[in-house]
Amino acid sequence: MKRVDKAPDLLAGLRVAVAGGDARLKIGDVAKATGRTVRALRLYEELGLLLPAARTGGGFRMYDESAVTRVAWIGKLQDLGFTLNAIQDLALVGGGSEPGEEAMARVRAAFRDKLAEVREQTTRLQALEGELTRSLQYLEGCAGCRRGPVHTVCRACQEPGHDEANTPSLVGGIRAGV
Amino acid sequence: MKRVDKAPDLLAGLRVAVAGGDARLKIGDVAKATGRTVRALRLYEELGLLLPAARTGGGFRMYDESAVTRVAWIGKLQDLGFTLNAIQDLALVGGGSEPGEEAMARVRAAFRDKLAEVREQTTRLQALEGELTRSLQYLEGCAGCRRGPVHTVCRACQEPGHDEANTPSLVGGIRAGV
DNA sequence: TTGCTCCTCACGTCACGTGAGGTGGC
DNA sequence: TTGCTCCTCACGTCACGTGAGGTGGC
Repeated sequence: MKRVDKAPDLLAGLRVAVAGGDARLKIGDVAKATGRTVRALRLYEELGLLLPAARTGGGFRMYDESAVTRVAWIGKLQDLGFTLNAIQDLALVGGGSEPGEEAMARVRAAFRDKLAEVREQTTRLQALEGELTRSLQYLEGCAGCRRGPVHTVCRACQEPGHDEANTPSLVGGIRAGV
Repeated sequence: MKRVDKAPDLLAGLRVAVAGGDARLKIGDVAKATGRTVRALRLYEELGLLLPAARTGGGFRMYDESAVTRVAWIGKLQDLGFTLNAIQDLALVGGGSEPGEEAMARVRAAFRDKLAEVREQTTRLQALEGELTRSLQYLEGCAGCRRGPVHTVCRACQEPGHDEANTPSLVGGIRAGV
């Protein structure tokens, strides 16, 4: 990771960190900038994921702008399905004396596994999206059920095309098992 | 929901429930058939989502096959992002004296909102999938970092194309903030 | 009788949410 | 001084996991 003068916004925090930082953000500022709660940021600190650059005499946490980059990074990994503990492992990659090759191999393995999971999840979500769409279409036809409560009216449903064989499982399941 | 003689496998449990059921599955059988743990099934019962058809004299829960359908339904809704409490609301749709039209309107609204959320989530996941792919490509180029620990070696990275401006944020974030 | 499954508490985990009671900083 | 934000406990929530200690069923 070579140092250069130009860098995209997402990495702006890095140069600040390297340069020492000025630490003028309070925890509420970071919360607002990242969409997290103050509580969440304090949890990240407890887990060693986000350290304030300094504390005031009164104990107030003071952050520099790299904190915003860091939290965004944490958020992306969370969206990918990494737990905070797993993120700890990734964050510690540069810390020890482990050879760079092995450290990077660990990161690669974690990313590769996650990529496969994400692809599976996307496939499953798209299938479920289809089921949702079909269920909504089916439910449009239920508009005539205004004669009484579901448990009597639905059992006597006369709607064309609404026999059990055509009921989407997201709708039909409402009746199964209880 | 008209009753017919032919029905797809997913709805087979419905007919069993309507016919009275024979309740010959123990909780471990249902767990195996659905991929859930016994603990999870007992939790669903506590929440009123999955009631055993009967109990043996010794207190063993006995289920009929509709339980498998029910659990699959719960699972799909969970995959869509519904909480168990939200699923309770959907499951109770047929229970009260609420007019069918209003009950179905509630289900439609819940499904419509969820459909929008699922589409957003798919979009976000696909963007993150792209970032993961780019990060993996970048990390392929780190194979030469075998001379020492990351915190010294990576700072002096000479790999062509590995300046900060080209570092994917999933990789670069490892260094920001701590 | 052995072995496996089941039973009911009940505490642990994960990523926070939500007060309680008090203090810092402009 | 007022009002807002911050501080540290510490318990609550959600969807289970994980024993502890005991019993049912083939």
